[in-house]
Amino acid sequence: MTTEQQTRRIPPTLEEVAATAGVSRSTVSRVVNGSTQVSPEVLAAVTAAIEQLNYVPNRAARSLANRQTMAIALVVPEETTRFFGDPYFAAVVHGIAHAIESSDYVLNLQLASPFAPSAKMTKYLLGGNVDGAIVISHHSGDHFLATLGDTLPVVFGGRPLHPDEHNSYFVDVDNAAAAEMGTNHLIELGRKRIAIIAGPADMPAGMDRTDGWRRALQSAGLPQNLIVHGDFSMVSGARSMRELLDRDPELDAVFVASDLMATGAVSVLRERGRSIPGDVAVVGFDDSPAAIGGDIQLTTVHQPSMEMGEKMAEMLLRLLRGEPTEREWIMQTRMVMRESA
Amino acid sequence: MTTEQQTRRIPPTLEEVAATAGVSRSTVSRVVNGSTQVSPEVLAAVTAAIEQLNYVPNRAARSLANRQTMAIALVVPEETTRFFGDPYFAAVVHGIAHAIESSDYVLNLQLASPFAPSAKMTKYLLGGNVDGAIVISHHSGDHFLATLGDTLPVVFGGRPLHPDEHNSYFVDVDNAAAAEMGTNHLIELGRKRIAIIAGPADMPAGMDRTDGWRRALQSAGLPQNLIVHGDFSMVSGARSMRELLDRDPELDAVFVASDLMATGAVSVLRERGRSIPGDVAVVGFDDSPAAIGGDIQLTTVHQPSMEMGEKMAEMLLRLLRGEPTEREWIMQTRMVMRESA
DNA sequence: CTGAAAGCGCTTACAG
DNA sequence: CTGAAAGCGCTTACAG
Repeated sequence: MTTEQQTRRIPPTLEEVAATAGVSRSTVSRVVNGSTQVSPEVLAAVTAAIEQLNYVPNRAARSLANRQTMAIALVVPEETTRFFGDPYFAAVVHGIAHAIESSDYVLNLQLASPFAPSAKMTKYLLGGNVDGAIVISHHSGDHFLATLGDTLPVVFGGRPLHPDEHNSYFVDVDNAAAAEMGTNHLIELGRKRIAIIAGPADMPAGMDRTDGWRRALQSAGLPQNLIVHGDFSMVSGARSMRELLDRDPELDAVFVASDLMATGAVSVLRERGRSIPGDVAVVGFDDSPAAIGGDIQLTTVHQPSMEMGEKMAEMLLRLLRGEPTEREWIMQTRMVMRESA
Repeated sequence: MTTEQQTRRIPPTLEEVAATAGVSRSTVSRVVNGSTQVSPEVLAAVTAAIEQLNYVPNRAARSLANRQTMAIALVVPEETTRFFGDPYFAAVVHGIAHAIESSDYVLNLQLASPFAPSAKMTKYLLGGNVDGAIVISHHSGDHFLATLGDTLPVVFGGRPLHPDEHNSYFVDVDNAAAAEMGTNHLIELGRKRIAIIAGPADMPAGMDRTDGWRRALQSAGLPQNLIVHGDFSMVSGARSMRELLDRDPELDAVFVASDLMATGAVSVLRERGRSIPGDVAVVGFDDSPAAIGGDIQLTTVHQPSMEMGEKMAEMLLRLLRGEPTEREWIMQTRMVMRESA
């Protein structure tokens, strides 16, 4: 019989490092934690010992002693398919992961349903298992997440639904202004029947973009009746476009609250024989890979998704270090002109 | 000045539970860990105390004492955009998260580049920070991940590239047989010029599906010259389709190694005026949401992605518990007939 | 079935 | 600048 034993060598401890460096454990601890209160010679000796033994501090022991877990929860209150299906999230998570990468923290993935926080997650988040949390998108109705910030350092992606309800930290763009800009572009093109495929009505980003669209049309004295809500997915974009076309076959433009939905909308427009932007001009939102993945390159409102993720992580890191941090951080958007409008 | 102090109440300890229940710490520990060696009365008393104090065991202390981290690394050796862009991964991660959810483990997300393991990740994985790892997809060239299983319990999504190199645990489908089945469907349709948009040549799944396509054509005495490699992304599917069409404008079928690539291929086929499946029949692979998201519903080879994720997690959980586990687990595939072939 | 005691590997005042 | 000592909150043989 072959030896199935995994010879998992037991890792060296602080104690051993101290012994081989000929100093006390306190001193090793100091150099490991970058204290300046160490003489150059000792520093060198300890560093050498660490190197030699290939020492890595034990996370659990450290956490127990200093009451920090060095873990951050990445809470995703979205359906898995939506989370993974939207390039917007990819960019945000990329930014978060990138910013965390250069810290000592690790990211604990917490997939959650949009509304019901599981008992396990509640316990986990409140049970001292993480030092902080990043909540990647906002829905109303999730009171637990909304008030999580009272108990734990939390930064949100997107503004809270009720600004007065709690003092959240968050990063966002001015969704209303951005949507107004996108809609104005359509207006400047001379379009008169400008529809919107809006986001979910229970999400601030969804509501605000709708407001921006409305504002632009109002200023221009154009009708604001052509509105259908999607859920940010491609299929909902297609479904919404069909409904819009059925309601007004003569519409000549559509502002879509996400590029992914715009992709779905575009395929329906072509299916129905509309030329883009000739018959119908379309402006998307996000400037995600979805905007350039299809047959027709989308004109869209760019938001710096990856940078937003980075900023979210940076804010949380500052909070965790006790450094002063702005409560909200609003990033710039801009029009990106391509083929569809 | 308002009190900005976060009154973060300090959580109750085992000690306190013991005190209020009137027993020793050992006993509380036993009931917390589900030992049967406890009298009913004591069990009731302790349970009540836990309930009353809202006690949650301290993870760090526990880890330190029993040398388990209760954490599992979810290693994703893919570009972020690809990882998030492919519904296949969404399903796998969903399955993993679901299986882990009912355990006491948490999932540490480790986004990695396909080839270069970062120093931080290496340290993390090897530094005793996790009890095990799930590596979600396989590339050749990544020697570090390939041999990670020698040091840590690891289960892979997809077979290892060099079966002899190490005794990995993995779950997979028979990609070659599955691709052969898909290609045979095209052959039975009477198609004669059957191309393939293959996966990356450095991934077992890519290679095996190509082999299956080849095998089917060989058996049928059909030419195997129409092959182009994509990278499983939609845009690569589109690009590959263009190249294929340029090489043989008369091709009448294409087997595509993933639904996402098939989506890209379909849009190019329509762009070039080909009817589907009239002029060109297409068969995809995965049966992911991508297969039914587009204008034309894809006929495809179904693989049980979510179940594969669940199985991966279950295998790792068994390994961690020291329970006997099969080294490999091959799941069933099947044809799903829809519009495209 | 239950408890006293040692130990897990760190950090952190406190002296010096 | 450095060390001895206590303590973080658990688990786990070992007795009884």
